[in-house]
Amino acid sequence: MINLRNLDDQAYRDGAILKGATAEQLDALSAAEASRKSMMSEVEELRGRCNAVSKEIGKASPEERPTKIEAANELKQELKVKEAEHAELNASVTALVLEVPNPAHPSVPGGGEEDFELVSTMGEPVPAPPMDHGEFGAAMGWVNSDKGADVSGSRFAYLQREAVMLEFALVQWVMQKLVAREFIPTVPPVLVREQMMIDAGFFPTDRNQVYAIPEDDLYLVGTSEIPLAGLHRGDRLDAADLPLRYAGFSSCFRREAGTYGKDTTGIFRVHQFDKVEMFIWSDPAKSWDEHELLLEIEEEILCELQLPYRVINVAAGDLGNPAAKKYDCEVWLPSEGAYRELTSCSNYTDYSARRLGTRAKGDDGTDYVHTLNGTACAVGRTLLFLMEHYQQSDGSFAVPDVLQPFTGFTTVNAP
RNA sequence: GGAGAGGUGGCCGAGUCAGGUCGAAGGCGCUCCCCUGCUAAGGGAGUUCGGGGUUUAUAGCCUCGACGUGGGUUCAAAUCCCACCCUCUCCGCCA
Repeated sequence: MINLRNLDDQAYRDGAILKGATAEQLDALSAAEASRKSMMSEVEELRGRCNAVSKEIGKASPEERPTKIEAANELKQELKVKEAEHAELNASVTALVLEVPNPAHPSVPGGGEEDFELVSTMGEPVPAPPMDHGEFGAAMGWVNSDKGADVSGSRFAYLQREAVMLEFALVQWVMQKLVAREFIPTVPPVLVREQMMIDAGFFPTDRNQVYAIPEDDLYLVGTSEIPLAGLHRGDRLDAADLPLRYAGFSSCFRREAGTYGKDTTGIFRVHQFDKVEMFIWSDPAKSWDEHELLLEIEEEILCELQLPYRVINVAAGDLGNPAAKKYDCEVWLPSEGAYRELTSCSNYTDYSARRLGTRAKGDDGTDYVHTLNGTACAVGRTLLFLMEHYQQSDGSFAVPDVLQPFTGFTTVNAP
């Protein structure tokens, strides 16, 4: 949710328009807000009179009460009419304001999906190994998609054998890294209420991507970002405690509606996967530093895994409503001969915090905090990239150096 | 799953049966001042949050709202009614 007071600020408007808002839309909202406020004053003035009259009734003698109550009743009818008008104006402002995206940061390129800015490239693209990740995963007995489909449907898989040990190694390695950077390790609930989905900004827009448990009015989260956002919903934090950094590990569930036929190989796109997610509550003045920190961590992980990647600054038109800026880290996928997204990090500025009601009190008063999130490690997808980059010519697998202390083995022979 | 108790300011806790003088007694904590060689003790004052208006101001002033949340009744709700959420106790079940 944007701050309505910023609507007259030209830079703010430009940023919103870059994200796809129209000038007419912003003007309409501005006008709606103005009439809402003036109606609110009228309602409050009237309500004040009602309050005063009621107080007098309390002090009045029994004889004079009936006439006073009569007068109060008239005022009340008048108030009811105004209140209804006010509620209507309120609703229209709310509807309009939810449609307005968080303005893009000045450093974000305009345009759509193809108009990203290439920030950096690390390592070199390499030729495809003998087997793509799908074939390799099946050959090693690491990924069993057939039985996954039998048991749960398409886009479900069993992960087995060394792949499981590699998953735990990745999680452990990444978690230790984050703890060293003062992230609080967290295993959050993965079932949340509808209100949490709304407050985190996933409902109503992404409703069809979410699994529902109607019997209990609960929803399976597609990312631990959601329950992590709930950790300080409605809180008034102490500014001195910021930044608050959390590292959430959870399974993630996504319906992947509308992706039939896309990414059908292996476990690139599945309904259930595990992920370590970073989430930061930041001082508004420092959130851009925190955003760079998230990118730095993501790059460090990719570097140490020795995966060739590039970082892109996602164009404004390709950003979701809440993000003011987003970096994607795309790793070279040899079998496809293309860079594919593995991790990303976004700065939501105060857009999400306003809806969550999370403020921080400091020397300069109380203000909404900024929230940021980023992928530390999407486990299944990371494994998939490792399967291609660490696959040896003889069909064996070499464990990345940094994971060896956690796996207890250094190579896995071909079966 | 069954039965019961309860949710009031930073914390504790009155008020709810008998609606009005209750944004809320009292206490603790905290802040400032006074007093006392130091410390302890004592005396005094202050101390919730949010929206809107005014304003250079996040000061002050005016005003509206908030006693778990949302509705309702009423001239008037912490107090009465309804729904929901949460916490606790006992029984049952359980990794």
